[in-house]
Amino acid sequence: MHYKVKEVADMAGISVRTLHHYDQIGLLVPDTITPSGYRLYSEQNLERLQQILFFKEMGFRLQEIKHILDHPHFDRKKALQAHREMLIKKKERLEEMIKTVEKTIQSIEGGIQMEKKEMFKGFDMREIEEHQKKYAQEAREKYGKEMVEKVEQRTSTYTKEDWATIKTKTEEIYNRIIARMEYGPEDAQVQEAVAEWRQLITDYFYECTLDIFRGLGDLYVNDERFTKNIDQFKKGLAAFLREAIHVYCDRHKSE
Amino acid sequence: MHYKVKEVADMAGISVRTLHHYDQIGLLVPDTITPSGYRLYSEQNLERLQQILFFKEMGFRLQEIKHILDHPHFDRKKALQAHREMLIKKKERLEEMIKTVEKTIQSIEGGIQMEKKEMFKGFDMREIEEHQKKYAQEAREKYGKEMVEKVEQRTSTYTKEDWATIKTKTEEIYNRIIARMEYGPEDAQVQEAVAEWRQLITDYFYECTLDIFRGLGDLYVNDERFTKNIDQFKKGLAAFLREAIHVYCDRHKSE
DNA sequence: CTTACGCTATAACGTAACGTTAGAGTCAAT
DNA sequence: ATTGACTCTAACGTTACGTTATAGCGTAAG
Repeated sequence: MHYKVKEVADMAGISVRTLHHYDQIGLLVPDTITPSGYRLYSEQNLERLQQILFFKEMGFRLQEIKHILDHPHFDRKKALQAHREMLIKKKERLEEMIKTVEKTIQSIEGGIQMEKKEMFKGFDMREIEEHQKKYAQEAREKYGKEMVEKVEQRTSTYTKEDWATIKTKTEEIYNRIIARMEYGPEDAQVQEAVAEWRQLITDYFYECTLDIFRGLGDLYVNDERFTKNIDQFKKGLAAFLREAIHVYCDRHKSE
Repeated sequence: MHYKVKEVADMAGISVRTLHHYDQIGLLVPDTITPSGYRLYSEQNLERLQQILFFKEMGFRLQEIKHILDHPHFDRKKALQAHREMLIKKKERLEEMIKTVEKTIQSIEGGIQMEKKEMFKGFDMREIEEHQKKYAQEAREKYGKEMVEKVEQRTSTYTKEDWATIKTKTEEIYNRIIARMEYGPEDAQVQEAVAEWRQLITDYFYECTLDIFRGLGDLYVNDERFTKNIDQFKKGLAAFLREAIHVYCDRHKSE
């Protein structure tokens, strides 16, 4: 009895292409080829295929399998023992990788906690989160609580590096504003920086609508923790920021 | 400060080609390119390379690494967790492979023992080994003990299939001889079969010199275990074989 | 200034084991 | 004769580079 490619493929649970491939590399050459070029596989072919699939399952490469099957003299036991060593080494490597990944995950988790505390030195971005939470009590009716959850979900995954990036970017924006304070809150470069500030909040925390943004500006003056932090950079910056944000929001009212 | 490819490669312990590749796929694009096309890497580039190598060590693919590094928003923790799952599955798969390979090794070892016993039904090839051992006591002085050890070392790794092959081939040769017994031991086809028989012994057991071969022929008649076994195929075959082997050995004396 | 040596560049094939089209022929039933 | 299921070969795509091959660049020594 002879079988055609698809029959064999279905029996063995492999693809036709695989059989073509095995034929190509001489690993499993069909018993017969019809005049029209069809491959016909014999029972013996099927047995050999069994063997092939076994060794493949064991992780041998096709060339190795070919060698093992084509040379009955070949020492299968030694081949299997050597293969076993390889598998064990691979396993050990994987185990180390797993350990390191787990450590990294932990350090990310720990890092976030640490960072949130360390951040108090200098500028603390967490307060924006706080504002968000406070504001959220009012905003909850407007936007639903999904937004609040989104912020927490989002920031909870940030790494040390993320926080550092945020800090750096923020400081850069602040410095640009400070450099233009003398030109007043309407100054084009100040307004540009304000726009970037809003974008940064949107990028890293929550969609900073005009309403929210304006509220944040007020907070800089009304909440002394904010005022203190911001005025560290430059006396009067908090108040200036509030004005600049108001200008910005007035100009973008139509949004 | 900027570094050229080889400098970076040596620092990081990777190849220049690797850096070219990372540039090609946009994973690590050098900070500067000189007018003559030289790649110049900045400190920032080096930092990114560190990250790349870390994730690579962890088994991430380059495209994944690119995604992780290019999108700070990307949830590294989740990526690591998902990756961890993958690694664990891979590890488990490897563990199963190792188990199966070990079982297979054991079954080969066991199979040889079983086979040696099962072989008593029908024709027992082990007796050739025995002969070899007996003969070895005399031959030891001639050839040293390495030969004896070789036989044992060789046959100890044979699988069930190997023994079955040997059995089949032997029986085929015997049958061809039986078919020509009426033409006497000098018959060309008989002599051809005898030559193949000697070759088979050489292939599967030990280098069957003329001296040994002649001794083996005598054994077929002198040792009743052999006589019994061989005469199972056909009455008088053992004696006929002895004659045929003697003819063969006389004809090949010059070797 | 020229030569030489070491470094750098691009281009392109090779690797493992098939997956995936694409275009064309085959077989058996209607 | 047509259709639908199946088959064929050919060739590119995938992953992360290694490995030539050919040619230009840069700097120190003669």
